[in-house]
Parts: sequence; structure tokens; C-alpha cells
Amino acid sequence: MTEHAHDAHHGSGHGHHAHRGGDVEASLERAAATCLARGAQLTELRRQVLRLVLESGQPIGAYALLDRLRGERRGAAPPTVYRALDFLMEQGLIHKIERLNAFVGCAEEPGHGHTHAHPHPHQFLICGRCGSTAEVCDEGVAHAVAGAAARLGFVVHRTTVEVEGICAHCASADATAG
Amino acid sequence: MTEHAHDAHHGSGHGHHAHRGGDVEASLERAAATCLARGAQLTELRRQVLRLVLESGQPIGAYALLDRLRGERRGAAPPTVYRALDFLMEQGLIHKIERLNAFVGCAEEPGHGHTHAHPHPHQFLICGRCGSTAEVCDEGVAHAVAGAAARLGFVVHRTTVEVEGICAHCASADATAG
DNA sequence: GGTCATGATGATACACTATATCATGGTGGC
DNA sequence: GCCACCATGATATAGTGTATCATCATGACC
Ligand SMILES: [Zn+2]
Ligand SMILES: [Zn+2]
Ligand SMILES: [Zn+2]
Ligand SMILES: [Zn+2]
Repeated sequence: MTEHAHDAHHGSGHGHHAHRGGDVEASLERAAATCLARGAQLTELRRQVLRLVLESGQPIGAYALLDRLRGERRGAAPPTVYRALDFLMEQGLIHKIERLNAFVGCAEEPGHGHTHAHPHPHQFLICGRCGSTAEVCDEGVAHAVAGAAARLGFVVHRTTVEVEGICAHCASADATAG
Repeated sequence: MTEHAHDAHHGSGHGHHAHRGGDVEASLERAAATCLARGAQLTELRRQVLRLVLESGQPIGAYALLDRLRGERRGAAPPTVYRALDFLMEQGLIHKIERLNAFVGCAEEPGHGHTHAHPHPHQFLICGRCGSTAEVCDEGVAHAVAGAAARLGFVVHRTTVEVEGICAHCASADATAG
């Protein structure tokens, strides 16, 4: 998980290994193209922060990012990283997981209808056992939320859906081990 | 809002008025009965915190609660209120709104199938204009989330759904005023 | 060229949110 | 009495997020 729902499991509870380098580079290239097309400035700083988020391969906190950012940018301070994160969220390049106060790269594959489309509907599955997270994009959930809100005359801007539970990997391990 | 979806609007952006005293008292009585039946100890401290949450009539932060709690309990400290809040959440008497780092009394009416049933499915609508919040309990949303998770072999424990947007009241005000 | 508005970053300080840890005291079983 | 269990008191610290002002680059405009 932590990459996409059908991926093999690799979350924060286990390997801590990052994306393969090529994945990150490709994502950065796509991000740059998206921002260019949109007139948004993916500056060097913002690109560095995005790279760090992607390289972590798991939800990462703002201050952990700050520590790493200081490796390449001494004097970086909390606002440095928070401003970059705000930009990246506005562009849909990363998401914040509220329950974890942490940030992850958007796992949406290009060509699934929306390519980093502004705020795309998404949900997070968070495993309480291994800490892995999976971003999913279930239209049924998005539709149900939109419907419930509309029935109350509520105009939806953004939706946060975060499910805590046990991932398939851990569940099968449980079933085997007892 | 802030009470139930069909209520007249009264959120943090406007009146700041609390529930009517009777509502709070009735809720406290129901909470006491629920805890008693369940073998959970709704102590004086926990009851005080619950009362403060209910009286605020809107999402309220832990430290705002702490300030008020000190009126009746000098020497109260952060752990005092956080421990009470943890208990109240476990009992389903209050909910935390993650996006706001704030707490609200559960608006679920008694007799809607689950009476403070342990973790009941719920969603929050948060108005970005006036700050009001509404707790809703849409079965369609809960079902869609459960289905999406089940298709991935994910076992759901708790679900957080928080929708940010414009409430019906503010939307109609916008339509009128331009 | 000079002026100005805009937006990004630097830099400092601060506010807000939450938990760890150990001590104290009450309640009830045995 | 003794002990296990739980709730609370009390202190300290960790973690997360903003406010504010200064500086600098860019590009529009005259
Ligand atoms: Zn995404
Ligand atoms: Zn897992
Ligand atoms: Zn509720
Ligand atoms: Zn509103």
C-alpha cells in the first residue's frame, strides 16, 4: 500500500523504503508539466519538498520534512515547509491525512480521467496495525457524500474520508497466525 | 446546524449561543443512563467536561474547554481534559472533528436505531463561511465506504468523513446578496 | 529607466495541540 | 490488611501550525 490500493504492501510499519528513484523522477516531471500548464510556479523549493514527500513513500510529518529539507537548505524554518505544503496541496500533488497530521504524495495514476485534477475525490485507508496507508478513489463514496450534502443544501468544496482499520495484508497475517 | 441537519442555523460564526439548558440536561441524563447500562464510569469530572462541550453548542478546542473547566476545577491541566475527552469519545458521547482539532457533542437523536451505539457512522458538514457544523448520519455514505474498503480486503474500525463547503444558510445568503 | 504591484522566500517569534511520566487517592475483591 | 485497578493530580515536554515583518525577484506600466 501507500502507493496504490492494488500494490504490494509496504507501509510505514515495515520497510520504510522509498519509491524507486525512477518513480519519483517521473512523478516530479508530471508535476512540473501540470503546474506549467496551469500557470502555477513549481519552484525549486516546492520541488524539493515534493521530492522529499515522494521519497518518503509513506505519510510524513511537516517537521520530519523540515529536518530533511535542511540537508539541502540550511536555515529552513517551519513556514518554509508549510508554505510549500500548502502550495502542493492546492495543486493536488500531495494530500494531508488529518488523522496522522502527515502528508503523502497523490497516488492518482495519470490518465484515470483526472490528472492531478484540482481537488480530486479520494479516500485513505489507514492500517492501525502496520501503519500503511492506501489512497483510493472510489466514485461510489464520492457520489454518496455529494448526494448527502446536496440533500441538505450544502455546497461541497473538499471532502476528507479517512478509514482506520486493518489492511488486507495484516488481516491475512492475523488469520494465519491466530 | 451544529445540532442536527434540519435545525435552524446557529454556528460558531454567529450567535455563539449554547443549547438551551434543558437540552444539555437531557443529554447529560441520557449519557449517564447509557454509561450506567454499559458499566462505564461517567464521573463528575467527565460529566463536567461533557457539559462544557454540550453547552458550547459548537466545535470547541481542548484548551478552550480547559479554560472553562478551570472555573469549576482549579488546577486542571491538559491531561485532565484530554483524558476526559478520550473517555467521552470512546463512549460515543462526543466526536472529534479532525480538520478543526475540536470536539462536539454527538447529535444523534436517541431512538434512531443506535442510542450512542459504540462507534456509530457519522459525517460532518463544516461551513467554511460561518464555521457552523452539522453532524449527519447518512447510511449511503457509510455503506459506500464499507463496500470500497471490503473490496480491498480492508477491515474497517472507524471512519472519518468531514465535508468542507458552504451550508444551506450561507449559500442562500450568497444567492440573495450576490 | 523608474515606479509599482505581485508573489516567493527568509527569518524570528509565538500560539496551539497533545502526550509522557510519576505521584496520589479511592474502591472493591480476596 | 493487602493488592489490583482505575481515576485523578501535577509537572514537564513533545509535536503541530501561524503571525508578522523583511527581503528579493519578476514583470507590468508609464
Ligand atoms: Zn490523490
Ligand atoms: Zn497493515
Ligand atoms: Zn454522533
Ligand atoms: Zn454557513
